[in-house]
Amino acid sequence: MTPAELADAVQIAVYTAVQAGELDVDVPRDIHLERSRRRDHGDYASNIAMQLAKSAGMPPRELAEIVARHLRGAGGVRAVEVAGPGFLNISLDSETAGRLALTVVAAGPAYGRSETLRKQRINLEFVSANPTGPVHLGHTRWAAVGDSLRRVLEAAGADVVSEYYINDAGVQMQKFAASLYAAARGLPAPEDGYAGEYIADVTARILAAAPQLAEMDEAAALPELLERGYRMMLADIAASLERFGVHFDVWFSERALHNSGRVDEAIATLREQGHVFDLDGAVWLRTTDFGDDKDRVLVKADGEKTYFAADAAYYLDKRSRGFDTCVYLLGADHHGYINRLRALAACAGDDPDRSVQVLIGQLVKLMRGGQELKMSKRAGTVVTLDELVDLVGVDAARYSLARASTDSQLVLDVEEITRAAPENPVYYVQYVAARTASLARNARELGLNWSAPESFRPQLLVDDREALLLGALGEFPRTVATAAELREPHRIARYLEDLAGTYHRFYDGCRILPRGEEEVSDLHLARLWLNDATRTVISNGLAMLGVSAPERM
RNA sequence: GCCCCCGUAGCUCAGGGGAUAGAGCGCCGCCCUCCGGAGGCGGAAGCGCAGGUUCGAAUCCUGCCGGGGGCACCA
Repeated sequence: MTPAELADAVQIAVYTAVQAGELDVDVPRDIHLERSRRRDHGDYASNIAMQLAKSAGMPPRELAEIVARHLRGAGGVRAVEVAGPGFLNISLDSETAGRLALTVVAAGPAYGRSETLRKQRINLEFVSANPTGPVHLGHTRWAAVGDSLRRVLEAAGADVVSEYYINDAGVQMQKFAASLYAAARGLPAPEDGYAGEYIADVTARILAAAPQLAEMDEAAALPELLERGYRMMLADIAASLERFGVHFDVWFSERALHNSGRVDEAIATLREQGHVFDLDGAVWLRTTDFGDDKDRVLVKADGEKTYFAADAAYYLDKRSRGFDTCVYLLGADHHGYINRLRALAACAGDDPDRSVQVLIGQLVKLMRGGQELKMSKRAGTVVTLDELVDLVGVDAARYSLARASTDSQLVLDVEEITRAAPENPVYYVQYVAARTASLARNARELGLNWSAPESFRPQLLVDDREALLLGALGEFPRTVATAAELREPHRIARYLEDLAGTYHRFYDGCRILPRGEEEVSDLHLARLWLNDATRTVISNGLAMLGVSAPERM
């Protein structure tokens, strides 16, 4: 029995009580059930009586007793008790509870997936680092979180396109080219140019293919340096991200927006909507009409279009591709963008509450030996995505970045994550994957055959540790749905850690395989089903985080 | 000055108004005659401060204190 089915049963109990004239309340549409935190509070708890008490004009405990009476007859419910201020503590019978293992195994990779975001077309933009350098640790958090979010949204039934916006049109590209030229000439990096070690590297690679560039004068060399450097960086970025398990469906070029005239078109469109005005030789968007602090310039007095103008065109392009919602995952240093992006959508005639969702994540703070490590290309303290993966591997890197809420300003100690790999909670979770796989292997070697559903006797799973494990497995679908709805993939990781602990305690207290000369019993087989169900959930959950579920460790 | 995020155990972090606030790491003490000890059990240890809303607040509201980030005709 799933929590959702039990919630229906509670709802029916309220309904029948109302029909019988024992209660005078509107039957709530959604009944929220939570897992009881303590074993003596049953399997599930409902606070429905406390919530309805006021409108029913009845003390919560009295109301709870009425609902409990009607619920006791429901199929699968073993006991209902009224406790504390009016909680309904519900226990399932073991057969009904145990059947969940069958449900999970039968669903396989589909267990946890749902239709809660069905038909929602979501554009998910993240990372979007400038193509002037490698992906560094500052971007990596968004790579891990964004890609996991994409997987979680898809699991909830949404139609997601992940997208990387390439800022290949601004002055930073000129500075990048100038930095390459300086390196080619053996000169120090220009003021406010790029000075990281990778510049020398990229330059060397370019010169290997086109040595003549070192001999050309600056004006002639720059355009080609820019193009070659840009292509190289973009390829490096894509390769780093793919290696990290992060895939983008669309790589969207800002330059293409300008070249195709879509920026001009966007400005014209916004002008038609009546929110564009001219002042001091510049063209403005009156974003203050929609909650922005100040109006924004689209075209500067010198005729150059601003970055914001390209943003406007980009937004309109996304909307023309039919997305219901454009999600932007941005760092805290961009929080000022929220209002202008929303205002932009409003200026375009959209409802920003529906069409724009900006997720602001706090910046990762890097420590080394108790000292904060400022990310500075000049100081050579940049840690790249590739370096991080070299040090700890994809699984540990992704997991440690994805398990924290993006609201938290995560502190990572470079030496810590480098040195003490086994301390990462990812291994605690992965160990369950390996352990469950190992048990199934051993069972097969012993000649056990538990694959036929008829051989599964769920009513034998009566131990508390089995009940707790079944309960935890039952929470997975709504954990996924909640993570998708709130755009909080870290909930998956936390859930898995909890499940892992619950499984380890089951393993510790409940012998799964027959020992020695012991005969195979139905209980062994039932526990193997539970073992399989756990492996299914652990591996489905890890997949949503882009982390492997190893058969052996 | 204004705006956003945060303040929970020694550390890194969970905790969508619910009953006795959790995990990992670290520390102390236990558990290998049999499924993988990368595990389990026990212990010490915590919601920044002050008000408010509520039957009930770590959670919602206000103020204060502390930390981070942002307030361009830059990209």
